[in-house]
Amino acid sequence: MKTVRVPAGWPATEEQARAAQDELRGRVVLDEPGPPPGTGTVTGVDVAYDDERDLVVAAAVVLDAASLRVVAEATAVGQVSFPYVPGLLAFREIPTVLAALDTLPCPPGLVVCDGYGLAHPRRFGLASHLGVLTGLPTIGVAKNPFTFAYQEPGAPRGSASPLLAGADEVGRALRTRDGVKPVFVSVGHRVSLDHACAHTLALTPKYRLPETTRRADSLCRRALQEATP
DNA sequence: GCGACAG
DNA sequence: ATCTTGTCGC
Repeated sequence: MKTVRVPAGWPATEEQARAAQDELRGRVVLDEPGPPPGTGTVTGVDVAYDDERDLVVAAAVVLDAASLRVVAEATAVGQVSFPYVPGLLAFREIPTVLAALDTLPCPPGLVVCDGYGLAHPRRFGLASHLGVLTGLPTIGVAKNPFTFAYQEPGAPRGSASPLLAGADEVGRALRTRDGVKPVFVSVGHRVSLDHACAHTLALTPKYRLPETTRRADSLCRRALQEATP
């Protein structure tokens, strides 16, 4: 498994991290529809932590978008590069996630992140950040509404309601299973919100969470065990 | 000013 | 995120 160092000049304080967000935020592209759902390839990324050793393991799992079968996998280990601060999650995960993506033997296609994109206090969550750094189309699918407000969507799978920051729709609460708590979808880079939701539904034929994040989650946990004797 | 707060 | 058994249900 590839080992990663924290990049030189990586933000060390919250102030530096926010300044970096401000600098990168202007490069997000929001006016592209993105790849059509159900075609090409879709990649899930996720990380697991070892608080004892301050390690983080990232996994990237590439699926065929039509069959949802695994096409390729990669992992990477690194030193945790930032403390957990709500709103600054990307600075904790991104160096190792980038390394895992780099290790893939094929192009990732659309990248599905475990967290937010536009639905972020500063409108620049993990998915936005990863998209700008890689140029890849990205979306965020989170398990919790963070600080945002929403109306409960209808009970049937496919029902959705706006995720609101004041009057702005920053994402969508999307029901992926009948009568089960919704997931919270937001745009990252080069994908429309409608397409982001369509992709999320295409990735949830059986479970609440997308197959991409389920596969990436289990892979990074396994890899963490093998990396920590 | 104080809490809440993706993973 | 992570600490954690059994249990209910398809």
